[in-house]
Amino acid sequence: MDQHKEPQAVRRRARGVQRITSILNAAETVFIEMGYDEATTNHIAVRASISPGSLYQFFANKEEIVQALTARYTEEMKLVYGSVFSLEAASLPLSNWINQSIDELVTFHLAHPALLLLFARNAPLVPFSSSVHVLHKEIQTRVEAGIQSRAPHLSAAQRSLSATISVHLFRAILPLLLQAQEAEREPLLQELKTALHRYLEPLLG
Amino acid sequence: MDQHKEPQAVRRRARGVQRITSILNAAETVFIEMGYDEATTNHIAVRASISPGSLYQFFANKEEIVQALTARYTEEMKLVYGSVFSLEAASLPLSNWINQSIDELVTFHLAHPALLLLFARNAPLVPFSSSVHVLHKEIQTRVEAGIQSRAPHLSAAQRSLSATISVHLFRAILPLLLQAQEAEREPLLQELKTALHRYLEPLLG
Amino acid sequence: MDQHKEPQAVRRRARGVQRITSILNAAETVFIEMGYDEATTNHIAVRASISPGSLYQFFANKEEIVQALTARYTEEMKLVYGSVFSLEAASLPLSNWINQSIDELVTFHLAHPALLLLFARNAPLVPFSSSVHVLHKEIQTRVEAGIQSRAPHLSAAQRSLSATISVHLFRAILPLLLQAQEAEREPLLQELKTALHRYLEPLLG
Amino acid sequence: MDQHKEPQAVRRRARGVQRITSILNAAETVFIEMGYDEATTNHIAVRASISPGSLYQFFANKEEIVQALTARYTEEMKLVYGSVFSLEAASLPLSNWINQSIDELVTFHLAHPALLLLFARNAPLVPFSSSVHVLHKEIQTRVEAGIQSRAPHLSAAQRSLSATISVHLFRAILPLLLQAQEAEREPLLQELKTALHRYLEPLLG
DNA sequence: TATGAATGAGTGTTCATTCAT
DNA sequence: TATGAATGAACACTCATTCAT
Repeated sequence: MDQHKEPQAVRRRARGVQRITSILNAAETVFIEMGYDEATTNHIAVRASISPGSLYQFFANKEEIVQALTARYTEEMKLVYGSVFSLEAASLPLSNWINQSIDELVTFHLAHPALLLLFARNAPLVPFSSSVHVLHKEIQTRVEAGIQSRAPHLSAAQRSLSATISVHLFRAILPLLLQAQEAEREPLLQELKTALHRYLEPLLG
Repeated sequence: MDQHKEPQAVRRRARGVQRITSILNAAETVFIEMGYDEATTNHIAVRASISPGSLYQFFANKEEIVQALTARYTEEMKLVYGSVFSLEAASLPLSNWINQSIDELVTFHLAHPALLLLFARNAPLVPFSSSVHVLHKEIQTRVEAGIQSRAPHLSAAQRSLSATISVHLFRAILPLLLQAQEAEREPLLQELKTALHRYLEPLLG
Repeated sequence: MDQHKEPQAVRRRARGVQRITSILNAAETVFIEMGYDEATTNHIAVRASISPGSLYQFFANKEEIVQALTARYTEEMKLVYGSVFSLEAASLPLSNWINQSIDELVTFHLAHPALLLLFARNAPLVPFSSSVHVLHKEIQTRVEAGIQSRAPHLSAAQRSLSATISVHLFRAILPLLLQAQEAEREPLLQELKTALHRYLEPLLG
Repeated sequence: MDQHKEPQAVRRRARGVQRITSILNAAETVFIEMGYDEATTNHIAVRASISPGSLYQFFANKEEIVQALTARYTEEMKLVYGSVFSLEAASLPLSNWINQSIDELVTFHLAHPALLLLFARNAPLVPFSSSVHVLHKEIQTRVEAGIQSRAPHLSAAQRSLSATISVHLFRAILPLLLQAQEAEREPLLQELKTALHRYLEPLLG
């Protein structure tokens, strides 16, 4: 009996993980389709093919869904970081670092358009709400690390400032990139890279 | 009798203007305090010390309040434009143009923090909603004009791109400036100016 | 001084009567245009070119307007009665009595379509609300008189019953007559007269 | 497990049907007690001992409640039609047809007084609003059929006219019947039958 | 007396959340 | 554990009526 219970629990948990995944997928879709405010928890439940009651078995409230979705994005994004930001990133020439980072981040957002929506959902006079903040901080940290490895002499304050400017410039242009027509995207992307390069070159070049 | 009626009407209209002003002020305050979604029309009415019915005598719905508030900001901001952007702006050295423009815009937003909130209230995958869009376009146009007067040889496309990057960089850093402590504000402000300068110098210098 | 006050009071009252008339006209128009429920007191005031406050100087509430309008209809209708129902009516052959009465009532309603609206506005399980009831009773009384003069031997109960049936049949067909196309009106009108004739003939013929 | 799920769903649906029934009953009661306009959806919800939210789970808006109530009346009334109007109706002597039809319809309305209220809820210069119109049309059609079977030679126009007069006469007297004292009801009912008989006899006799 | 801005209780409706089954 | 019917506080907005001017 004992030896049967564990697999059952595992199976249960596995089913739970599946459930959570499908709720998160549903939320993602619904958020994109109707925006955050219009998206009701029932919409999400219907999309996930579960009952509203079940949804609340996994998430205590609507906010927690957002948090979990953001957390998932953060996890997925770490794979992106892994390839460029962290290991090889330090040894890349500045241009390559910028270009590849931007390309990867844009690709990621293109694949996960709801993430932008979550960033926009903030209390407007606070930079970011807690859950999105973590993701933002993560990127900021990576950028700071990339700066430090290229310009170790920079003060922590200057490093932070430079990373802040860089990250926010990216985040400011991102919505334009995502909603731009195919043809308009490339020039804008180039200009973003140029701007970042001009800004960082005097510091890191 | 006749000569009394007109002043009365004037007085009435004056009171109407006052009322509108006080509703707009109330909305501004309430929006800042609780965000756009939480701010109910009744909250605004209470803050303006009027009844909900009175509020609807001046604004047909919640959206119109936002529109009127934005319009008011646009009007007020034109005074700022007047001093720097338009007349003398073309003859100013690049650094001065950037510094003064940024300073004035930041001062304006510091004085009207709700404006930022209105910018944030957009459908997140569309750049700006109609009423705020007008204000944004206005600034973009001024910046493009400033660029053109300094670099007439630039293509329209490049001009537009440069203005877009500049304006969005500013708008991205603005929330940080507004919520920064006194002490942190100045360095960030400087860095923003530096970034804009580095970006625009190769084009306009 | 004393001898001046009276004409002034008269003038005042005259103006008051005019005011009341114009409010009633406005109400009539507005009721027809938008129905009773949609017609707000402010709509009526605007149509009468007065302020809502002034309207309430003459009528304590919306209901009183309806009552006054009905009273006016009652007055006007008495002129119609006067010509046919009362004096000569008794000596008219049954057919003529029916035909002329119906014709006059239909003409009256055609000229005052709002009256129908007022009849319809009743609590549905009570035959008529007070003010309209008076008008209805008036007609019923006339019809009873017409019956009595033609069949004096009938019991009061039978007389009342016959008048009730007659009047209600008329009132039931009336809306159809008013909204019928020109071409459809005549046959329907004929059939109504026929029905009344068949009903009353055995009693009065 | 599978064999248990279905009964559960059935039970659920049964509860839903019960709920709808009880809402409709509540609406019926509230409409009678306070009239259609005064009857708020929350009043109805309270009367049905449910929350306003629950009410809206079954009916999208107030109008739908009315429509459902009318539909219910229409359904129930078809049972009445079944016995007299349709099958045997054609072979019944005129008097019997009239008497039985009237009796059944009056009995029905006596049992469902709110139906009258729904008939009264019309735009006053239009005969009937959509949902009630169906019910009215149904009756009109039956009457026309009854006329045709008795007088096949009549033109369609005359048939329609006769049915219209008959049905409207009934509908005109109905409110009086419903609110009459026990004692007054019978004579009035008799007189209505008499009137219909006198009207139809020359055509169908 | 006339005005019309002001009132505020009340409306139909929504939706995040709960809980009996 | 899953269900989905049920909840009820809250919302944007209306309009008959009042009252300071």
